[in-house]
Amino acid sequence: MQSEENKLSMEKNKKRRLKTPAQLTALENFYNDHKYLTEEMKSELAEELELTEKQISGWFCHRRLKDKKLMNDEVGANGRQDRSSGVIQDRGSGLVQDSCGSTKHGDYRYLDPKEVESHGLYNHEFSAADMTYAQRNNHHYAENDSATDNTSSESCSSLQDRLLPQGQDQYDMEPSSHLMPNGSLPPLNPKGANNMGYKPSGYLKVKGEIEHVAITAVKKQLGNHFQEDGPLLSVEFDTIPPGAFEGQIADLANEGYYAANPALPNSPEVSAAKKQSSGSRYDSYFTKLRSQDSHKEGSDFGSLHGPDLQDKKPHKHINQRASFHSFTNHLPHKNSSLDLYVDSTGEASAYNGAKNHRMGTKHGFEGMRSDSASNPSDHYEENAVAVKQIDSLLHLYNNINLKNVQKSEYVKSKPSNLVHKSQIYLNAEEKGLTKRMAKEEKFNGDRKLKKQYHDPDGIKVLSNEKMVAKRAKVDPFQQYDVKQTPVSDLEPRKVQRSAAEMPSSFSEDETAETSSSVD
DNA sequence: TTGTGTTTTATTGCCTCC
DNA sequence: GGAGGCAATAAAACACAA
Repeated sequence: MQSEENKLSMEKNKKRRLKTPAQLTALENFYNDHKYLTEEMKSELAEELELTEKQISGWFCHRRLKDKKLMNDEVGANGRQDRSSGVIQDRGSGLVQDSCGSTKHGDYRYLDPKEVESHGLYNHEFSAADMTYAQRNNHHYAENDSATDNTSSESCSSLQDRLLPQGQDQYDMEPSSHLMPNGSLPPLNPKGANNMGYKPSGYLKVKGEIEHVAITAVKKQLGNHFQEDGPLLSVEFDTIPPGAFEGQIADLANEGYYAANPALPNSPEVSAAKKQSSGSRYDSYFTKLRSQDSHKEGSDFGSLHGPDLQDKKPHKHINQRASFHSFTNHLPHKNSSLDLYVDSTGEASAYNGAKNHRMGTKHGFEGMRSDSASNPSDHYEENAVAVKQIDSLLHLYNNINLKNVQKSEYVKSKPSNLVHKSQIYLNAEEKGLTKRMAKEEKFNGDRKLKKQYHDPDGIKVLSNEKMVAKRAKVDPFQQYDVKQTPVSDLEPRKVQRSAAEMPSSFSEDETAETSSSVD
């Protein structure tokens, strides 16, 4: 009833209406895992969010455009300086650079530009860093490649089991076989996806090929250090003296692709990977990260890498990765739906690292503050309700995921890039992040101070609670009356971008996932 | 307070695929 | 031809500096 009324009123009111924070959060999180909606998803989302399907479609459409636009911006801003590992770049991009520097579709003529673009490769954007991460998580990727766009490692495991023999990673099985005799990478050939008896069609086919090449490229660059049947990057290195790479780190702060740059064999990323590669260290690393968390932004990295950068680059790296897991977690011992709101900075945000950085600052805190000042109780109600709404949406989301897994037709027919694309975007935006850091610095400092003030013990609390805490600072005597309110009744966002764009910390999902892969 | 720039939302047209 | 997606555009909402 109310939903219908809302929709009617919305249609009557031609004036554009801003989505509520809860709606945006739900949309963002859903978008993180599903760039493209099925009819079912759309209708359910529309119902849950009390929006029209048209609005849902439109939002996702624009969201994709936004991603793409950000992508283009970051690529343009970073120029081609990060393309030192050209083979990877060009392979990944699907574009081949000829001797004159012009680009053309070479061996990738099989690729549908549209599909390539939707992978975030349209603008030559397939960084080594992306691929490094892809390689680290190729198990995860394989799931997506082989089964569904459902990013849940749990929900798609059955499909994966069916499609991949004994949980083997199709790309890890014979990585060297992907290399040409001269060590170069073979051209993309969709037909190559047949090796495992599983032949993804259309989108998934292309996707698999791209990742396939990407992963292979990284493995190639890792050379002998990569162990096919062992933990990722399972190489024992000599202990690196403290501060040995601080100089490099400083330089690399402005580079997003160094991870797989052969010119930097001792790059901090590699050393970090080394640490992460061995199970115990890796586990302890992220266990530490988890426990000390999410609130002490970057502080834990200080002991690992160096003072300032850890606060930014590595942490952002981690944060961004984690975000799209926030809605994909189906393991009971892992993140709850409420964890969706928890992030390392105290702001709620989604996948958009670079932009979120700004948004989280502006909207997440200051917007919140001003909002609180104006109407604190409303704000609390809004967020309290938002938590419930998100929780509710989580169920919706899980249901949809489950349905998707069960719907093999959907898997076959529906193109989806999902995590892969998210990953690409995340890393691309991450690169741009460094450019904005200076501008954001003062905000961050301010924010951190305030955070510490409100959360001195680093106790994991909902950002909503933090919102309350922040507001409480403004109005410490306010009593809150939490009432259940329909999403559509929520006050239009004042912190519209905050909840949807959390620079999250490493998700437990990923941690566990990686750990399990090590095991 | 106001002007300006940015972001978000809505609309429309075109294209591709089935 | 319909559905879905992308791109361009306009306009509202918002943020921010002067």
